[in-house]
Amino acid sequence: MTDANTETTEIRTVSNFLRDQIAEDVRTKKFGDAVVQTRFPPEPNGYLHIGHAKAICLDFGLADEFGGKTNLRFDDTNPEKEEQEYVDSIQEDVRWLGFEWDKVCYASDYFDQLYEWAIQLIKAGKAYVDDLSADEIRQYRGTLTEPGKNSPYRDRTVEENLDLFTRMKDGEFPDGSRVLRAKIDMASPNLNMRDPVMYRILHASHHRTGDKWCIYPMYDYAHGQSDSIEHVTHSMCTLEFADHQPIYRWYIDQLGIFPSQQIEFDRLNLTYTLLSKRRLLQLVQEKHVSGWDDPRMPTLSGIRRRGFTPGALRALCASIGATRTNGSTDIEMLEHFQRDDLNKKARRAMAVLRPLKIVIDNYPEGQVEFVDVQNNPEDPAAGTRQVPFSRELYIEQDDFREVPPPKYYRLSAGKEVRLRAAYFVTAQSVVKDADGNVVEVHCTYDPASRGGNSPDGRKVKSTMHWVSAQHAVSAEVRVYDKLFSKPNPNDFPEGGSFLDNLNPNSLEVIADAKLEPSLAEAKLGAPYQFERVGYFCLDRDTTAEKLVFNRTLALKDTWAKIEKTASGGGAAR
RNA sequence: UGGGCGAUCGUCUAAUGGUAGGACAGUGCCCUUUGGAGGCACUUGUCUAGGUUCGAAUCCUAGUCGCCCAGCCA
Repeated sequence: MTDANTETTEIRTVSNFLRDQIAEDVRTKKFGDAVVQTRFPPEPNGYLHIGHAKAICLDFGLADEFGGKTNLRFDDTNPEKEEQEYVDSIQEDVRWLGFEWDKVCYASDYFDQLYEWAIQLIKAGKAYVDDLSADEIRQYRGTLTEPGKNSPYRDRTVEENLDLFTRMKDGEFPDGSRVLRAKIDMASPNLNMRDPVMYRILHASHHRTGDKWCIYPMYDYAHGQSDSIEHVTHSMCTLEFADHQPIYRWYIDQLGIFPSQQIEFDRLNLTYTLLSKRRLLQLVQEKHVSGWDDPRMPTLSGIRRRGFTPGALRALCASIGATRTNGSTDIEMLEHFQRDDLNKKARRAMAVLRPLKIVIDNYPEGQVEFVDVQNNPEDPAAGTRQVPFSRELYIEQDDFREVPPPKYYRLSAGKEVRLRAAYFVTAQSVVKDADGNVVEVHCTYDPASRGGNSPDGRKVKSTMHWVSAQHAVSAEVRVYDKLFSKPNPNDFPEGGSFLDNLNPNSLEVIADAKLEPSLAEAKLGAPYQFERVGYFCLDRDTTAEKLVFNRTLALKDTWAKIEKTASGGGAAR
């Protein structure tokens, strides 16, 4: 873990079967004196998302626990989909999460070795060149319930296979005309063992090897051997690869190379969240979001821009652990760890999203005083700041009701409340517009209550945030909600699409929020808590003329819950 | 209907033959210069049916339900 990303958040780690397995292997010296070696093997064909964060935490975290090492390996065996842009973003994301790899590796680093091993397998009579078309191969493969049948080219001589494979490599044949296959068992109940394709012809330029190759190894032929070359002891991957373990082992056994061990765990699923590269890509391409780093996206770049933190992600991953059961983690769990992390670190500030002007009639016109406010009550070391107070202020529209509903503690006609760190004020009268909306509230203040306490000891039910009107800085604030309105975005009726589950209110732009002056100095990447409102961060769209903030997460809102229950909306979920 | 994997509070997850525990969510109370944070309490669970055992979430048998696999993708 890098020092720069060391978090204060205490991470509670749950025991899991992967950790147990590694501990057992270390104890029994399954790999001799070799150190625990893992790898995180993304294909550089897209952006990393929260699901990858789990794999990263497991791959790097577990190796770290056992004093081992982790390689970042790009599984770049399909030149048609892969790009340098993605390898760059993946490295940035892994580092952001707080991990540092031992080595950066590429499956393409091993293309020569893989080729030699293919020759070796051909010579051993374990691989052959097949002239069947893709369609024919599919037909010969059989089905889930019926065995496949042998290709007519299966029994070519070693010499012929060697000749053909060499010429495949030399570019003599067009794409799709031939493949190299492992000779295993066309009747195997495991489809992956029915003579899997090892190499296909692809006259495509590779982002690293350029035009050196026109044949490329398949995942199954490359992955285990890449692990083996790197002496990976524990190769952790998701459950859908369990059926590939026999082929993973077969190549290693036939080649007699370092016996890396594959172990599968469950993929992360989150409610209200889609973690499928294909669909995420569709959201970007069809412009349902602004891009891969749209703050509503579950990509690491998206949630980073949104203001989520590595500490929260790591705490979540530690808490959910790893099992072999497939379920769906409640998004509330992520939000909990996120609030927990931010609560300890975020500097507080006062900001009014939907301003309502209040005028303190008995406060001297033109007077300005500065009140001392704590920067973070959770962390006294964060110190205090001076916030200007004056006769005209903004408060949140939600914080005033002419006629208060039951249990409403905030400002209402005749009611006294505290303005945070400033004074007690009492609402006296309202000014309304032609439509009858309250546009201004006139109050009186108690000059003896400076700092927020009355010498006579009287209490108020509510403390509210505020911003001095003449000192306020304006900002655009982007308020995000869930991208999807269903717990399972893939739950849609026939004929429908996951797009039908898009939440139409996932983004609300507040054009002119009023912030306390100190926020003009907000820094990119720093978390802020707008008191009583939520956690926010500066967005990179900010310019010299305009501040733009993203709402990372709202604060828990007990009043909203009370109100919802009272309005007959029932309990909040 | 072939093969593989799995099933514990609403959700996630511990318990490795010996008191079913934690976290999230929910509810109530306390506290609070954020209706935030914090504290306390409460509620809810071993898929089913048999069996082994002094004792079973754990082992055995049979069922049920769920997920994955028929790319020259990874």
